[in-house]
Amino acid sequence: MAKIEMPDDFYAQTPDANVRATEAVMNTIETADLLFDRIARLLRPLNVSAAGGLVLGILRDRGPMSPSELGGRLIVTRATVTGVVDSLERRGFVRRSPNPADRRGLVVEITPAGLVVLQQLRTLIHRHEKIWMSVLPEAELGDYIETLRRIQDSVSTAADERD
Amino acid sequence: MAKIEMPDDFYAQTPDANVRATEAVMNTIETADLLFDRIARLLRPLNVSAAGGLVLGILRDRGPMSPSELGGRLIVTRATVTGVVDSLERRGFVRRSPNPADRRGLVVEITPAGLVVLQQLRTLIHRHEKIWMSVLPEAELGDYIETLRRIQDSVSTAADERD
DNA sequence: ACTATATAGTTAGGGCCCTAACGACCGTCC
DNA sequence: GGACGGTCGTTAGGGCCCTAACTATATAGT
Repeated sequence: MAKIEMPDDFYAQTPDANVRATEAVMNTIETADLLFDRIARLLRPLNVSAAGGLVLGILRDRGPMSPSELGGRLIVTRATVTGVVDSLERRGFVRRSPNPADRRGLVVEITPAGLVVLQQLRTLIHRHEKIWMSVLPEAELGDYIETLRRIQDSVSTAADERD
Repeated sequence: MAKIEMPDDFYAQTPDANVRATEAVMNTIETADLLFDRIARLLRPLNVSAAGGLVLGILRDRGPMSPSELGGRLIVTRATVTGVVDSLERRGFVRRSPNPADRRGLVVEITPAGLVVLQQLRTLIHRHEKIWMSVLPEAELGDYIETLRRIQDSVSTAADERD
């Protein structure tokens, strides 16, 4: 995810330029990037990456599953899951076993050590999320979440039409 | 930037859990990720990465500058700039020359080929940004941008207090 | 002058993400 | 029971991002 700088004259350079739309897109990416970076820094002392933390959470909440299913939930390719699980396995937070029902497949499950680190991770992140969002009144927070949902729908839909 | 899945019972797992705050953070990252991914796909046929496109834009709008300054504007480390500029230079979109005023430094500038690809890139992206954001009424778009700014301020400030 | 400190750009090493291609295996249809 | 199309996980190769360390050069202070 790239960091952003908005040149003063970024707009009005093309027929379709729209200041507010560009600003919204850029700011969204910029804000997410800031949040993601903070989260990654908070997790570093725990020896987990942000992606690894998500995987641990899914495994704890949904139980053991195949790398493919994990990829589906993370919205990430199977190839990417291979790498993240490799890393978690090296640290002993996760275990891979063959799937008796399908000899092509594997089953990934969280270990006791993984459960411990997951609890620490969630405590830490939830505390900070609360602080970060405390500048927004309850109503505004709700509107914000709703707007994000509408943007997601819009982008997903637009992508379906070939262009 | 990781993709997100929100487990049904992600909340109330820690003393400080706050559903709305978590949801806002997750959704922000998720939305940005979606946008970033679409942009990267749009740019692929042009043979430019999203980061590369940003660099070209900065160089065109602000003129030639050192890799360090470029890093400052992108909010990225010098080491990262080395890689992005390497890639842009391989494609002929950018040129590195020694800085006569400081023998440690370099000056990066955009080439004619870079200008061509930049114009195509902006036309393409601006058209899509407009479409993506067209679901939001003008007032809501303004509120959204304002909320993003407040979150950024909040996160930046919170980070300054040691924790 | 000379040394101590700071800065420029690079490299090395690690993480995450993607696409493409591969071997192994599944299931189905003839 | 064999052939085929689909899926599983992995690897190879490319891109971006970071931190730490290194070389070369600049500059401030003695």
